[in-house]
Amino acid sequence: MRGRRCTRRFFTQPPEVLARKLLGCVLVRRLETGERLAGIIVETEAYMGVVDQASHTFGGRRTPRNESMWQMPGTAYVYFTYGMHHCMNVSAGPIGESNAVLIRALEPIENINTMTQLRQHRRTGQRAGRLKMTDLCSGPAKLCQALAIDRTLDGADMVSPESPIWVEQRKTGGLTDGEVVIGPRVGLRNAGKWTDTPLRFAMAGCACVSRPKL
DNA sequence: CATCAGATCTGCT
DNA sequence: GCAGATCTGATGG
Repeated sequence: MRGRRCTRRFFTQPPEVLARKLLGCVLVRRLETGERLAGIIVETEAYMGVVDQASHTFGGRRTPRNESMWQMPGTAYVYFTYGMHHCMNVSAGPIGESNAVLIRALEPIENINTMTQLRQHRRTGQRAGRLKMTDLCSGPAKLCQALAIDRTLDGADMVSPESPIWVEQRKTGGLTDGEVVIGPRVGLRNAGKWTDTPLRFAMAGCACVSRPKL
């Protein structure tokens, strides 16, 4: 069942609202072969722009890397980190601010075999053949491997029909409050009061959520 | 299961 | 130089 592509209006919401509403939506990636890769968004984090010490744009920093965060809501912000990994965000509202939502985990639903291959070809050793479904997209860099997301997708306008990556809303609607768990964001240090501010959102009880589990 | 080193890019000091 | 929105395989309990 195919959903409806999320609109500019949808993305033009404050990051903590968008992060919550993205849970249950589907991230879709169209490869050049035409193949669709997709997963249900089960974990997100909100980044609150220039005032947020954990944001790449804290204090108004504007660099070639983080330029996409300043663009229209719905713009993909893909950055490279730790010398190895890509992470994917969506620019959030309001227009003109550098707010964003980090996609942290997916539950794979389409063409899982291809996603497994994309993950495996970077792995070595005995565990390479034992990639479980719950390990495919259970982290921001993992899902970028599985969906072949890299800096070439940075700046993509996900509202555009031309975009090779986008988000769909399912007809079944969003999650109820009881299905959502909230906690502090992952991997932050020295971010002052923002270190513990609860801006991480996840689908309760979902095995595909990254560590530490909420 | 918990902890840790290593991978080695980007932006700031 | 160094820390960082991370992941992996190895090691020890």
